[in-house]
Formats: sequence, structure tokens, C-alpha cells
Amino acid sequence: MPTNESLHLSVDCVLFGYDDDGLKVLLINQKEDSYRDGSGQPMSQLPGDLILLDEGLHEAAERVLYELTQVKGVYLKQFHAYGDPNRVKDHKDRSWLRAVRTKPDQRVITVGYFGLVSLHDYDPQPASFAGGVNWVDVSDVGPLAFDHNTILAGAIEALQTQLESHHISFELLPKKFTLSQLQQLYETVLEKKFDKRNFRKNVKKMSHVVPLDEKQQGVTHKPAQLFSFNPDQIEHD
Amino acid sequence: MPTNESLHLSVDCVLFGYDDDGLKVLLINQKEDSYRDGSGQPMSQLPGDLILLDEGLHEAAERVLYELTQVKGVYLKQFHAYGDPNRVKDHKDRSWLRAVRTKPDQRVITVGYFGLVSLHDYDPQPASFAGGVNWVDVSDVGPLAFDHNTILAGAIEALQTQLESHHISFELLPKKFTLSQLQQLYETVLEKKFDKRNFRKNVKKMSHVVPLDEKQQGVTHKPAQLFSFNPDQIEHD
DNA sequence: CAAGGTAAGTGTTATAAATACACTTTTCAT
DNA sequence: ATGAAAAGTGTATTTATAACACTTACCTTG
Repeated sequence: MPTNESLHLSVDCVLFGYDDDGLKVLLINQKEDSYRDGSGQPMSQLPGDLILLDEGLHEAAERVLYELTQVKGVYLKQFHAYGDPNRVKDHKDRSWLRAVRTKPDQRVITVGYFGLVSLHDYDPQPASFAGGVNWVDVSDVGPLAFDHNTILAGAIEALQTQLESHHISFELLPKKFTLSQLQQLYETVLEKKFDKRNFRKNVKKMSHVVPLDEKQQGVTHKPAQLFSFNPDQIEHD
Repeated sequence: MPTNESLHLSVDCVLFGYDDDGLKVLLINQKEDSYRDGSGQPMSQLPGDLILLDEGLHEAAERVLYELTQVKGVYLKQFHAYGDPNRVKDHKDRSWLRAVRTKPDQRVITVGYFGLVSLHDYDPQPASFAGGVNWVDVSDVGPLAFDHNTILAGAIEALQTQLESHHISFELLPKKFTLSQLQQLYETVLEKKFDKRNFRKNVKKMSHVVPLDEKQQGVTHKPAQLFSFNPDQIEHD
């Protein structure tokens, strides 16, 4: 039985997009008709690619995302490497690999990166050369190719952990945001409710969240005070 | 100028060993005389190896440690992947690579694992086929080969973070331990002092630390109560 | 066998952080 | 002018953290 002669390395990117409508993840589904799951649905996967010989891991993740979304400067963070020798050998994944890779049997180790973009200000215009590119609500994600459900779960966990410890929430919000938006973001990502008054008390202690001389406009209720992040105030690691 | 034609993957293990004497890390120094730093000192490095084609990442880390220390069942956790294209190309590292690798110019991406062992009960007997194998106090570690100082720093950070969030302290302690030993472990790893009474108050709240009907013996002072970890009480992720 | 050395063990008070909880205000729409 | 809708605001309670010093048990030695 012929097995892999060599070993390849890829990055897979879990790009989270957030707007008032929820937390989404960018998925692509392959054009190839043959690549469908049992029920004939085209199967989705995380954007990823083999890394080039002279590029770093972070660089590779940036390239993958740029090629897909044309967006640069996305916050990106490595969270885990996945190296099960059989991670790309599931039956359901074979047909697509045969269609798209010269060596479908090669073993691929992948390094997972998660990225954060705000979907408020603009839509990162998925460049859809690779087939359909969709933002899918994280709670509506169905079965993905390979071990991509596992990778997504790892990314969500990393995002939850880091939302509290590092100051990354602003990567998911518009430049100017209300405290209710900030609270909703926390509630969505961490999947729990916060008390409004207590939440705001805590925000007041954060020196990197600064109130603007500006109010929300065009709403049918009392307009909220706008805030922004002051990057200078963020303590880095 | 010929550059890498292929890309290889290794694991590097940061094996932490703890005893009443401090936190150590297992380093190997290469036999090859040629492999010395500027001042003629033999250079040390973290134990690591290319992964085999049919083995998983975790498995590979287990193998590397088993080959070096003959110890199985070590707590092992992946913490980061390092993939700078030039990470093994530093001048200081070339001579050894030429001596030991068939393709010294190949690019190597490495996945870092940290491991924890208690040095109280026994000495894991470094199997020294690979040259000198030494436990070095983490604060005495000098310059290492490749980017291994960076990797070590990453491992220490991961250990610090996880000592508090996950319950891994017992991996570094003898099966039966005193509260003073536990406190010292925390103080050593986290590099800060704790108040004895407050520390013990907190430990009493941890259901996975259980008092034994047994006291310390052979000490020249009031013998301490012994405790152990109850693995059933540890909430897993 | 008494005295001294050594680390173990123990409680209280003060300060800070987290939680629980309900009404008033501002704007827009009708 | 009225109603709808979300913004905005304060206090009291509970819980966690922090600071702090003396007594106890065992071993050693003289």
C-alpha cells in the first residue's frame, strides 16, 4: 500500500467576521462538483494553502487571506498545529484532493491561524476565484472537510480566551462603536450575558477605550455615545 | 545560491523538571567538537527531531522524550509552531547541521511541546546516546542553538499561563507533597511571592488537592501534613 | 532532658472587585 | 402629544484579595 513519500505543510485560516448580526467565519466551498458530502451538498472548508518554500508561517497566513479577501493588515494569530497523519485521508475528502492536488496521498500538517475583521464598515469582498466564499454564522457551521471542524473549534476557544486577556475586541468592531455594541460582542463571543451597568463600570476602568465627542445618528431611539480604541493605551505583551 | 528544495518538520521538546532545588530544563549538547559557539563552549540545544512520516505530532514529541529520558507518560502539551524560513540558518548553527544532516540547507519548521516531570521521586536517567544531557536551571540557560532561546521563552510563558488555569502543578511535584512545596513551585514558576496564609486559604478551596492521613518524615522541624492530587476532581476542558 | 533551631500551621481585619437590581432620559415615529 | 426603543445611571451586598505575627511540633545538641 503506497503511503506518503513526503510531508507537506499548510496554513489554515479561521477568519472571524463580526457585525451586529453575529459572529461569522469565512468558508469556501470547492467548485468541483465531485466534492460533495453524502447528501449531495457541496462541502465547505476553511481557506488554507500549502506554504511556499521561502515564506514564514505568519506570512503564509497573510497571503492566503489576502488572496481570498483582498484585505491586508488583518489581525492574525497562530493558535495550534494539527498533524494527525490521517487528517486529510478521510473518505469524504479524497475525491476533492484527487481533483486538486498532484500528490493526493501526501501527508499534510497544518498550522491554524485565526484572523479578525470588522464587517461593520465594509464587506471585505471575498475574491471568489476559488469557488463560493461565504460568511457563515459560527453557530450555523455544518460539517466541514478534513478536520476543519476541529480546527474551527480550536480557533473559537482561542478567540474566547484571548478576548478577555488581550485587547483584541476592537479588531471586530467599527472604528467608532457604542458600549452596547461592545457588550454584545462580548456576549456573542463568550456566549454569556453581562449586566449592563456592571459591564459599563468595567469599561470605564479600561484606559484604551475612549469616549468621543460624537453620538450615534439615524437611530429611532436615544442615540448612544460613541467610543473608540486608543491603540497607544493598549499594553502589549 | 542553492536554497531548500523541500521543507521539513520537526518537534522540539522543552522538558521542564522540578525539584526543591528549582525549575530545570533538559538540554543536550552535541558531541561534535566542531559545534561550539564563538568562545569555544560546546553549544546546547533543546531535544528535537524530524518527525517520521507516519507519526503524529504529539507522538513524535513522546518519542523524542522517550529516546532521551526513557520516560513514558510525561505530560506534554503543544504550545507553538516556529517557521521562520531562516530559523536554522544562523552562522553558528551551520557547522553542526553539516555534520548531522544529509541536507543541511533544508528548511525546517518546528512544533514546540513542553513537558513536565517531577525530579523528586527519581531522576529520569537521561539516556546519553546523543552526547551530554543535562538538567539546567531555567535561569542559568545560556545561548542555545538555532532559535531555541525563543522557543524556551515561549514554553516558559505557556507554562506560567497554564499553571494557573489548568491543573498541571502536580505533574511537577512528588505524589505526596506539602503545601510549602506547592507554594514554592508556584513562586518559582510564576516568579513572585505568595503569602503563606492566603495561599493555603486558596488551596483549601481546590477540591482536587486532598489531605492525606500522613505526615512528612525525617525532617528536623515540625513535620508537615502531606497532600496529594485527586485526578477525579480535576475539571477537564 | 532542657534549650534552641526550624519550618508548620493558624485568624482577623481592611480593601478592592464582582454581583444583583429598576427607573429615568433622549430621540424618533405616529 | 404619545408611545416605542434603547441609552444611561447608583447603591447595597457579597465575595475575593491583601496585609499582617504568633504559637506549635519535632529534631538536634549540649
